[in-house]
Amino acid sequence: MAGGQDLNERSLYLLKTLVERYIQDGQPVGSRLLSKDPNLKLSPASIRNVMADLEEMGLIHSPHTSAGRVPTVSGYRLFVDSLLTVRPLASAELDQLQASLHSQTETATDLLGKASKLLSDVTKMAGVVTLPRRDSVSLRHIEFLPMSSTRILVIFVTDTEEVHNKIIHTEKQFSTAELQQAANYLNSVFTGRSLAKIRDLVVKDLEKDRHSVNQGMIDAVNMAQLAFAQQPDDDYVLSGETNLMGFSELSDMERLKQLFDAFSQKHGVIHLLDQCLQADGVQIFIGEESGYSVFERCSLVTAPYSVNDEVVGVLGVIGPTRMAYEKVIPFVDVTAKLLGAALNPK
Amino acid sequence: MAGGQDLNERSLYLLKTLVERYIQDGQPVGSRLLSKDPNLKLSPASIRNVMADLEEMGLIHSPHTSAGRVPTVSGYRLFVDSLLTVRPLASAELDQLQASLHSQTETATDLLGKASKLLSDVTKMAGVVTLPRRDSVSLRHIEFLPMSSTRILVIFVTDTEEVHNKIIHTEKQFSTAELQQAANYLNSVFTGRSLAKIRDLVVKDLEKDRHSVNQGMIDAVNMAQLAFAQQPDDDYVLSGETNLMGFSELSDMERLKQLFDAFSQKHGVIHLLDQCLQADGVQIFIGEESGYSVFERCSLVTAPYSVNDEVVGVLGVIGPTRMAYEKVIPFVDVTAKLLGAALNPK
DNA sequence: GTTAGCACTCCACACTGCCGAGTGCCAACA
DNA sequence: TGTTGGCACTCGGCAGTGTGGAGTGCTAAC
Repeated sequence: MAGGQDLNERSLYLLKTLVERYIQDGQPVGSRLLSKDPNLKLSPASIRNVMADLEEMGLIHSPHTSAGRVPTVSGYRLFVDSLLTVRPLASAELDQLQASLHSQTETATDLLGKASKLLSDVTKMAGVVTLPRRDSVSLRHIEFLPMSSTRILVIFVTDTEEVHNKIIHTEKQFSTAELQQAANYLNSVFTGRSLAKIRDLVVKDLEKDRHSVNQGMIDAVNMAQLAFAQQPDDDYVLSGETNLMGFSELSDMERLKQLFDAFSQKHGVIHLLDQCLQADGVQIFIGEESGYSVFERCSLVTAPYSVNDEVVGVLGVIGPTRMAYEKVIPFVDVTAKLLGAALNPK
Repeated sequence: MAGGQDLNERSLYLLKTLVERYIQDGQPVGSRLLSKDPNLKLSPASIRNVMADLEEMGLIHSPHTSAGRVPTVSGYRLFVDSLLTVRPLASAELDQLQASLHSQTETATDLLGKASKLLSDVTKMAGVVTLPRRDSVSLRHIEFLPMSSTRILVIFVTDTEEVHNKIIHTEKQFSTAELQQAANYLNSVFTGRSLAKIRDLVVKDLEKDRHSVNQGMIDAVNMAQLAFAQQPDDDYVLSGETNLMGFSELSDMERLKQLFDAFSQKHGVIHLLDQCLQADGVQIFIGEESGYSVFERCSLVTAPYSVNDEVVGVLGVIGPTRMAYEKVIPFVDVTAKLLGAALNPK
């Protein structure tokens, strides 16, 4: 985006301190206050002139005549993109994070929960972690258990150590031994392959095996098809939503309800987070940029996380637009890396 | 509790209509309004006399001098215990409920979620369902999968068709075959027994087997001990929390935050719900009766649900004290029965 | 025991005046 | 030409005020 170009150093510095100041106290900041900045040796009047320019460019705006100025979304954007001085984590903090995310005792699912909680605890905002994309993870083990005559419980484990289960229905009634055989077959053929790949193979196998002599294999592949049927990735772990209730900018009950509703509906949020899968680092949505009206007064700072060098999910922090980006950004970045590391197969 | 005794029919009827009225409009109800009740042929002045009595007994109370009266907790309690005319569900409604809870395609976990959602959707309040108590359910199948050298993923399925998994650590390193054998042994010995029973047996077996020749069995039992180690039942499925944000009596943000915090902490709520396990039908906590200050302005209507004639969990509805008890009570009752039925092994 | 009447209390709401903060504009200055 | 002080102006927030309505408690009469 242009915008930055037309501005001289001074205006930019002014914008920067204005935004920082506003993030700090949450009050519209006026010319008098800014004139006290030691690096900005200007009278309030001059500052007002600069501010008028900034306002004309849509970077800041006055809630009403006699209030100070507040950054607009574009203002925040410019700030975040070019003005921000991120402060990397102290190594002590980093060690602490690493310690809390690197535990041998836990399943992947627990780990995701922990990461989410960590995000919210540290930032005092809401933390979110999407479950690893099912397509990218690979199969480690599959198992069939008969429940009732034609209902079969499928349990499968991925290389991220997540355990999935679902009930499938079959026309034919299978014995425990037959199911065992089917599982053995699938385990021998598909272990280590990604679920997406398996779906491909299954379709091909069905073509090929149609006239095969081995009915057991056909059955097995049929069951695999049911088990791995495409399912939208529509889940995430959210923590610390309640932290959001403390922010005055979100204190409108109607709005807040809509936001929390969006959290429990999930699909909107997931859609938003999916957009961050491609980004190769921290990605930020400020206010209405997200395109979802419920996030109008929120910002979302995300980073993708990877297992085996492949991006499988996204984590992030949701909070009011007025948040301490300079701390949140490096923190989200690091957390994503640590989570990825913790999830890597040992 | 006494209280009802000292009151004549008329006062009770007056209390009843007052509570009904208040539940309906949420406004303090005054003598004028009550005098219009066709069954209560009294002038406002007389009604005021009766109300003064009721107030003296702590059943109703005036928010301020010139407002009408509002039921107190004791007032609600008397109303719910002796005055309420519950309205049983229409059979059409019942069929509909049955339909939504009786599905073959789902795992138990999905079913609990569905029940919770049902509770919240129908009542427009929050629905909660505790997971079946692990102790009472019995084992259907257990399985060990090696993850890394000494980390083993244990997967076990209960007769409620719930799939549990956890990571255990062992000193010794086991081969896949050894793990398979251990699982086979445990499955043959323990299938169909309750987890509590299994824990008992495991301890005894360890005593007995200490000098056994068969190391494999010892290992198996050891692993079983790790897998079934006592864990507090501390989980439930909550739905429709956001519905609570619409109620004016809960619209204080500070309070609401505390309530939602309690929901995510879980243990307080679980403790409360556990108290309802013994009750042999619908149990109600009104306002501060629960003993938890976060529920000061809430009521909780619960009913235990059973599998195989044994109570394994509790479900209920959380809403403002001012709720339509006459509808909620039978609905919660029926839902508990339907959920129990749906969970019964087929 | 029931009722009408009456004085009283209190909330809700609208209106007022006032203060402080911050602005935009202009004229003077370097 | 850019910077500055001065000044009139605007607006939100707050405290104080007055009014109307709702509902009460009390008392005296039925």
